Amino acid sequence: MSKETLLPKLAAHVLEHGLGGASLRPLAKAAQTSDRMLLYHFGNKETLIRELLAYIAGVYSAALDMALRDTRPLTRQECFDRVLAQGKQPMMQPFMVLWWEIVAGSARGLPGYAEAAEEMITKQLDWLQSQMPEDDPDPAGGARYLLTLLEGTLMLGVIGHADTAREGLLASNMAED
Amino acid sequence: MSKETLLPKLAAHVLEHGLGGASLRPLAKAAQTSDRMLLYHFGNKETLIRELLAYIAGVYSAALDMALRDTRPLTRQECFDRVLAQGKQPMMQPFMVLWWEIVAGSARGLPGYAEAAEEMITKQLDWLQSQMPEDDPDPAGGARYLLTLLEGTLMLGVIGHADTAREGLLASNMAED
DNA sequence: AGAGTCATGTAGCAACCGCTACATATACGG
DNA sequence: CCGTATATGTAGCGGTTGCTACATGACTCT
Repeated sequence: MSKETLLPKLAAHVLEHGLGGASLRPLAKAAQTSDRMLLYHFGNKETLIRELLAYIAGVYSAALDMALRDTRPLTRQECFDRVLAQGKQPMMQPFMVLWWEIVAGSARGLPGYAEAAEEMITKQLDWLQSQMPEDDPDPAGGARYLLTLLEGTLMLGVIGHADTAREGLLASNMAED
Repeated sequence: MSKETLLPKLAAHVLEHGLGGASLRPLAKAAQTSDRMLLYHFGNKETLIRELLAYIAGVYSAALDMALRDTRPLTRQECFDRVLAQGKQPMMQPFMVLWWEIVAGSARGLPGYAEAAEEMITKQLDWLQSQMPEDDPDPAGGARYLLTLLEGTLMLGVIGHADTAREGLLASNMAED
């Protein structure tokens, strides 16, 4: 069994159980191998995690690409609502939970985390920019503004303050209701 | 040595080394005790972490209170800039790094994390609201909006995308330059 | 003074951690 | 057919994990 066949199973395990407590033997069992073989393929745990994070970032990118709509939104607000709804889809939930773990690891300087965060947020920004209204006066700046607002909203949602974010967006005429 | 004298030292250790890898023996050494005594006082590790998070949330609140300015800002932009500058202070850095770990733990449902996140973000919102311009037409909604934008900005900053956030704020006339 | 409660040290347990040494099976090129 | 590279299993090492059993000092109440 090669790296390429291992990585999807490892990613599935990490998406379900998180990165923090991930240790070799459970990872190996999830991938139907042994810790011995994981180290044989990846050398050590650090590079395993590094390659796994890179792989997961790639999967995330692909998922975003698949979610591209054919119709462009007409307003920034509609654009924001769409991408927020996208982030709230059940399919995206494991990515969301893992995302904050990647952010935390990046903040603490864990190896490989910053690179994965960079790739994922860049992809998200590209995707958001491609979803901006066609007649937007400043798609690049607007996408960055919406991304900032979006990530703040997602974070507040994840700690149970979704209401706070919604009220804030309402006050700025950015919410859906 | 009682809980009350232990908690500050435990908090210092966790602020420096993070929550994820925190185990009893290093924690005990940092607090000049033994793992045996930590369990004697707290019962088990889970409630230790829970009480430690509650304590840290309290310390964070106190730090925010100390940072209150006597002069109110004149605009929302000035308000935002102030609180962002506050978050970037070196004194606040360990809290910032720990904050994302708390968010991640909250997202994954770890015990005690959601409560700490709730307390810290509520405090931040209160503080932000108290710092809103006096003549603001909607201080409550505005504070919530600024909080959302602020947290998005801080997150992007922590993963090395501070530029992205700044350009986004520029495009929304919220940046300082 | 004796009894009991609180605080603390010592020692250890079973499980898990990342990782390695060693043997072996299989496959392929000479 | 033989040697060599690749892939895999078994066993184990030294260290860490959360937690517990047991003893013992110190102090307090009667």
